[in-house]
Amino acid sequence: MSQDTQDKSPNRRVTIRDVARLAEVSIGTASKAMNAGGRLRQETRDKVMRVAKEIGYRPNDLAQSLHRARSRTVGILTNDSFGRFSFPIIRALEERLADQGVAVFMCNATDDPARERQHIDQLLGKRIDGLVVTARRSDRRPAILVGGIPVIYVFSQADDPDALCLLPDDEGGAVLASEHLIGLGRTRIAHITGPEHFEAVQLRHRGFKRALERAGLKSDLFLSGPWSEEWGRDAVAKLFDGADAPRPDALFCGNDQIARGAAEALRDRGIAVPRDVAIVGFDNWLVMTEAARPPLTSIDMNLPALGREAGERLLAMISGERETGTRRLPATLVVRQSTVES
Amino acid sequence: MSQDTQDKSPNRRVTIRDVARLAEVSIGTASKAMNAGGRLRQETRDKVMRVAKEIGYRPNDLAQSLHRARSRTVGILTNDSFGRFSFPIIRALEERLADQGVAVFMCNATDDPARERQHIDQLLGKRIDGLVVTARRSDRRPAILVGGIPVIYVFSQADDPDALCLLPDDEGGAVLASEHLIGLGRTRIAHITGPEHFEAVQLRHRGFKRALERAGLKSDLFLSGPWSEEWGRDAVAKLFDGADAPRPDALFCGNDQIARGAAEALRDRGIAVPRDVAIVGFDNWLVMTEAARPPLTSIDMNLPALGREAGERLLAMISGERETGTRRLPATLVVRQSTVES
DNA sequence: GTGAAAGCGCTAACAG
DNA sequence: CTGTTAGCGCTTTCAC
Repeated sequence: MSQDTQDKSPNRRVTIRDVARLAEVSIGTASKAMNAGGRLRQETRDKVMRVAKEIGYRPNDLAQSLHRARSRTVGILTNDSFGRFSFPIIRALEERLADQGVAVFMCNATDDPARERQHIDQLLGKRIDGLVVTARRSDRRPAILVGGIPVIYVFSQADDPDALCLLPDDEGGAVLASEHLIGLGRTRIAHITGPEHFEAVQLRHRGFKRALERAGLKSDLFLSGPWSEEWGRDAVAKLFDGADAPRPDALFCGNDQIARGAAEALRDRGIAVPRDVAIVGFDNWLVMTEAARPPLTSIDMNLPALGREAGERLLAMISGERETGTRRLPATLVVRQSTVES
Repeated sequence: MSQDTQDKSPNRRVTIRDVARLAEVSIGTASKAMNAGGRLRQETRDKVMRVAKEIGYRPNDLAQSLHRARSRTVGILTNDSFGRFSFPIIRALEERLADQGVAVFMCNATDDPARERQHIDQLLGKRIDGLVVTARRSDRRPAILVGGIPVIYVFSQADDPDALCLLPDDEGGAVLASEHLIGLGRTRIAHITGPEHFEAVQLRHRGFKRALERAGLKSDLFLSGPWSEEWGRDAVAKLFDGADAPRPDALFCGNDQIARGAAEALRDRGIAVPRDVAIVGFDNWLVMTEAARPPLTSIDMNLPALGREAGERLLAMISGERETGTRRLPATLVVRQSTVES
C-alpha cells in the first residue's frame, strides 16, 4: 500500500512524537532532524525525514511559535472597500512575505474605529509579528496603537514616530506627466483633478506647477472636482466651450477616470486627441486607459512595488531594524496614443 | 500613575500567570475567570478581570489553539490578480468571520500549482480550521487536496465530493435581464458576450434563450468575443452596419464592459439608448455602469452575499456540519437609464 | 469555589 | 552524536 506522494493523507493528528517513535529516535533528535540546525548523523537525519514524509507529518506552527519569539504571521488592515488601490499592494506584499514563510491576515475595517480596534485586538491575540496599514486613499490617518510590534503604513500615513510610511511619489509623477507634455511641444496645459482636500491632489498640483514654471509656461489652468468621468467631461466643457480664451493644447488629469471623461468630451466636440489636445491620466488603470478612445497615456504609481517594498521593510523591522519616517517610491510614465500618435 | 484605558501599553509578555499572581488566585482559577465557563464566585471573577485589564493582559491565541481543537483561523486562496471579483467576496467573508472571532489568511496563487501547494502547506502548518477557494472566473478547477478540513469553493468550483461550491446564478441572472427587456416590449434582442469556453457565458446564453423562447421570440442573435469594450463596439458594428437584416431593439451584454462599448458605439451612430435600443449589462460594476452614457442597467451577482454565505457555511462546516454539492445564489437586476428613460 | 497538576506539540538547553 | 528534560502560555480534569 505504498502511498503515492500526492496522496499524503494529511492526517492532522500526526505529531513529532509519532515520527520519533517510528524512526526509533528520541523526540528531541527528531526535532533536530526536522530543523536544519543541530549536529546529527546524516543517516539519522535521513531516517527521520523519511518517516516524517511517510506518515505525513506536518509541524504545528502554533506550537513552534510558542517557543520562538515569532509567529511568522503579520496582519494587514485596509479600509479600501473596493480594493482598487489596496488590492495590488496587498497582493504584492503577500507574495513577498509568503516567500519567507510569513502568512498574512487580512482585515477590512470600514473606517469604523471600533471595528478597527477589534481587528487589531484580534491580531494581537494571534501574536502577529508586524502590521501593515493601507487604505483607499493615501491621506493621513489616526495612528494605530499597538505596543511594540513593527507597523508600516503603505499608501497611507499617520503620526507615529515609530512607524514607517511608504507612499507613491505623487509630485514626481505629476512632474513626469507634465514634462512629457512639455516635451511634446505643448504650451497651454491644463490640470483637471480631484477634490483639493486630498493630499494627492495637492502634491500632483505642485508637481504640475513646478514643471510648467521651470519650462517658463503658465500653470494657471487648474480645475478641481470629483474623481469621476463626468467631471472630466464637464471640465472639458468649461475649458473648451467658452469661445474667448485660447484653448488648452494638453490636459494633465488627476486620474484616469477624469482623463477618460475628458477624452470622450473632446471626441464629442470633434477635437482630435492627441493632435489638437494631448491627454495624460493618472493611475494607469487598465480598464480605463486601454478602453478609452484613444488609449490613455498615464502615470503608474507602481502599487505592486510599493507592496513588495512594504514586505521587505516589514521583514527587516521584524528582525530588529528600526525604520521610520516617510518614503516615496517613484512613479512611471506609460505612454499611449492619447499623447503620441500610434 | 493610573494608566488611561487608551494607553493600554500592550506589553506582549503579560501572561495569565501574572494575572493570577496579582489577583492572588491560582492560575487555573484565573483561566476559568477569563473564559465564560466554570463555576466561580462573581467576586473572584471580577477581581481577575480587573487585574487582567489593568496590566493589559491579552490571551495568547496560539497557546489556546494548542488545546482546543480550533485555531479560529481560516485560509482564503485566490488566483484573481486584479481582485475584481474576488475582493468583494473576500471582504464580505472576512467581515462575517471576524464577527465570530475567526481571522483570515489571504493567499494569492497566480494559477501556479506549485505556489498554490506551497501556500496550502503553509496554511496547514498554521492549523487553519477551514479553507475557502476563490478565483478570477467561476470555472471548474482542480480540487485542492487537504486532509479533513472543510473546503468551500466560492465563485469557483471543483470536483471534490466533500466540498461545497457557491456560485452566482448566471442563468437566472440572464433570465432576469432578458425578461426585463421583453417586459419593455423589445422583440429583437441580441446577446453579445464573452468567450464561449467560459462556463458563465454558456449559462447566461442558456438563460437568454430560455427567456426569449418562453416569450415566443427568436434567440438567434448571439455574438461571442473577448470581454472588452472594444468587442462591444465591434459587435454593434456587426449588428447595425449591415443594412440588410432588421436591427435589434435591445442588447443583453455578457458584462458591463461589452455593454459600455456597445452603448458608445450606438451613440456614435446616433442611435438613441434606450429609445431605439435598450441595453442590459452584467456585473453591475459601478465604474462602468455609472460612467456610461447613459448609465447602464445591469445584473448584479451579489458577490458580497456570496462571500457572507461562504463564511456562514464554513463556520457550520467547522462545527461539524457536512455541506457538499453546488449552490447558486440569486442575481439581481439593477435598472438604470440604458433601459428605462429617466 | 479553588488549587494542583497534567498536558497540547514543539524546541532548546544540557547531559551523557 | 543522541536522549532527557524543562518549559512556551494556556486549559482542563481532578482533588481538596
